[in-house]
Amino acid sequence: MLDLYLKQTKCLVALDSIIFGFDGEELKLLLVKRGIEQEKDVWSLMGGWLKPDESLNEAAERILFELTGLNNIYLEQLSTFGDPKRDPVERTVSVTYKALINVSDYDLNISEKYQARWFSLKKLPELLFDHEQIVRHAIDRLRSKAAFHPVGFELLPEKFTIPQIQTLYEAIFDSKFDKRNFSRKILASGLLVKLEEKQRGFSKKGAFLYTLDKSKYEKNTSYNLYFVPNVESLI
Amino acid sequence: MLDLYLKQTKCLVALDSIIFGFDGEELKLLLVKRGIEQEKDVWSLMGGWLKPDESLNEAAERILFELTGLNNIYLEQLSTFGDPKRDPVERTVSVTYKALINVSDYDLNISEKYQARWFSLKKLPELLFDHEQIVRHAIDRLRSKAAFHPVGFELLPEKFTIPQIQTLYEAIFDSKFDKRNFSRKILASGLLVKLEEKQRGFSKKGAFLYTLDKSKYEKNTSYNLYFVPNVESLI
DNA sequence: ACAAAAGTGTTGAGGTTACACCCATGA
DNA sequence: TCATGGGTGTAACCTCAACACTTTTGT
Repeated sequence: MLDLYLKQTKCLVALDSIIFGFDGEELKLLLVKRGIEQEKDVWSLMGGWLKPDESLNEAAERILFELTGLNNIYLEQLSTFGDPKRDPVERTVSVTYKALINVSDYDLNISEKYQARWFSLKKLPELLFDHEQIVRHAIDRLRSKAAFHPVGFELLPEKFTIPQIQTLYEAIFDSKFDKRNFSRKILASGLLVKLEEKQRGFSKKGAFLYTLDKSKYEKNTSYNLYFVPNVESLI
Repeated sequence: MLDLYLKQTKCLVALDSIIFGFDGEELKLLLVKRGIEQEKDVWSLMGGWLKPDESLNEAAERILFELTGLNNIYLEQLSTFGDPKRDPVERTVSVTYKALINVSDYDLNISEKYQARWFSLKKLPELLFDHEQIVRHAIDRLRSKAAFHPVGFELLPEKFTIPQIQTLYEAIFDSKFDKRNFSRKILASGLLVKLEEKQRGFSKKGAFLYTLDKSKYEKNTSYNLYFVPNVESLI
């Protein structure tokens, strides 16, 4: 019976994270140059190998930490890719994760150290292996999630304005929304707490700052209130 | 550089399928007894090992075929589980798939041969490893998909009645829907083609049969028309 | 004739869209 | 004072939810 186990082929298991960031205008992707692709102008997702005593989530977190120094990041498992030819060196199976981070949280020095760079989603460089396919898949997942769930607060600073959220959603869906309808919808979720302060320096009037009501956000109750008009045409 | 690959730990990669079936009344799960669990009263998902030259999807299809004789089954990748202690024999990573089949398509003789059995979702036996968790996860995914997409026609016969679809949806969500609203919604999708025939033998009046308009189904355009009232309370 | 399931329409409420003007401020 | 972005209200429309009676036919 144990033979059944012994005879089977084993694979390397990689964890690759698609790291989305938002700089206030555009959606970005954090890419690195490592090992194999060092020479060529090929970038890859943040990735590494599973170690013997880690769960998949733990490994994804560890790798993210090793490559960026960031901790406590929103990570969500996406699909697993395992085409036998996807990695020409050796058979690997890659479990992918989607991470959302606020660009300003990410220290650029560390980024230098690791040869990491933010790329606009609209101007991605050539990517390693099947990473382009993985990225497309992650964008799809981000969109369908954002359409039905309040998501993406991880991409914003602690305090943010409604125009900022709207810009983020517009970046995610690559389209424009009516600001009156958008703010009504996002406020109706009851997840935002209005602060006294205004954002200064960006616009002349200044926009009110909000924070997320984390306890409500974690309850995660809202479902069919979606945040985007004409969902079906966008997804 | 290649050392980077050689030093890494390798894992067994399993493909496990959660096979949902519908018998006209209840949602069922197809489980087997194999290898390790032969003796005990422990059942497991349909599963097997990845072979060197297969993609994950190919392997999941092959395994399903080997264990059931069924071909051309709807399969969709779900999450990957890789807790280091999930399989006590050896470290394995399990990529899970959701399959939907029509119970009557499944030959019971083969089922005898493989020690496979349909179990009502409400009366599942003890399951191997973390398979219970995997099943719970699959049910969640089936529900959130069914709430927003017309799904589950794979679980019905070629020709089906509207009351049958409704019963299926009621089984998926374990609740009751208003038949007027339900039939209006499902017909509004434009995916159903009404036939001349009626179903006979089940009810006295007989219900009209429908088939799926496959070309429209594959275009898969509908999105925010969801098929279930009060989605948020159900998911 | 009756039991059992199929089929069908309306109304009120609530949500979504489309749309345009005034406000606050820094330069 | 003017340019820039922030903030707000309303009306028409549409969709959803709730609700009950008639039809068909096998027994």
